[in-house]
Amino acid sequence: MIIELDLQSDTPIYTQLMNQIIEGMASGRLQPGEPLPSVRSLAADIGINLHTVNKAYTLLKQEGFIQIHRQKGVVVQPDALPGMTSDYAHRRDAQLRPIIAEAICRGMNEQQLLAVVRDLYSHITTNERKDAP
Amino acid sequence: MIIELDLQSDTPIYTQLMNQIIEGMASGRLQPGEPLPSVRSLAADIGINLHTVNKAYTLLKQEGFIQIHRQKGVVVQPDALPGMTSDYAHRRDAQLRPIIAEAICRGMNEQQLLAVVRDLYSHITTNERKDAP
DNA sequence: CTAACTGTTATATTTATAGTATAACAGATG
DNA sequence: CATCTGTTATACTATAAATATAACAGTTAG
Repeated sequence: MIIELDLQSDTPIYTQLMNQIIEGMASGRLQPGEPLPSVRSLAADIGINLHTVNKAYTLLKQEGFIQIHRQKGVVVQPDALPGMTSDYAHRRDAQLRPIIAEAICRGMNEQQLLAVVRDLYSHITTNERKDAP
Repeated sequence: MIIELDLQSDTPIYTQLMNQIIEGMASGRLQPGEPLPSVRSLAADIGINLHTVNKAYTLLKQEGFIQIHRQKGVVVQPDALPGMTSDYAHRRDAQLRPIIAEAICRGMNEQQLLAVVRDLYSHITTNERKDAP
């Protein structure tokens, strides 16, 4: 699993870490039950602090994306994922709403917006790079 | 224009302000050329500081959503909006990507995700409340 | 002209978050 | 026993967010 971080980004490192792992799970590059590197080794790998990785892992654990065993270390959730809770639906809508509103302001119609979402969906599930042809 | 802020939210006040104004423009509640309240009056109205409003206005101006005249005050962009720049497209995709990835992890298929986007799109353009029936 | 308003700028302070740096603890493993 | 795990605690630095005053320059209504 290759982690790409932008240390100059305004999105926190631990958030970027969470997003990359979640995207890895969505794409299938990270399989259920697959082990993730320890907080220390991953931190050393990408040149950041132990606690930054630990924060990402802890949050992912709280949301049910990973499991943390004292002995085995960290593994991708082998059982069923959290699923569609009401809390999640509200949070998802709150995240999408301002993005859609801006798209409307910039002249995108419904078809164009849906096309973008469709593209991103298949890009993720078919495991393509961001700047794929 | 009614502004609703959540002071306990983790999203900054100036960001919430920007989102509400952009959503107002997308819904048509804010018409092109329509005047917006002055930084001082709006700040007093919603009980926050002058500079917080000014930050939101300045950013909205930089992105072309509003115009600021020394005399007339602040008005909703009367001319054409920014439109589809390459910068915007990349920023939009970067915002959508983690949201879509999480949706996939939680078991949403493409049709379900598109339905959510379609719903939000029409909710915004038809000017409905968040918890509309 | 004066007073009241506009956006703008400058400065200082407080608060919270992000990230780093060490260190130690408890359990598992070879 | 030495080494790895996650976990916790503490302290520090840097940055962003928000507030608090104050002042400046231009506009506008009385």
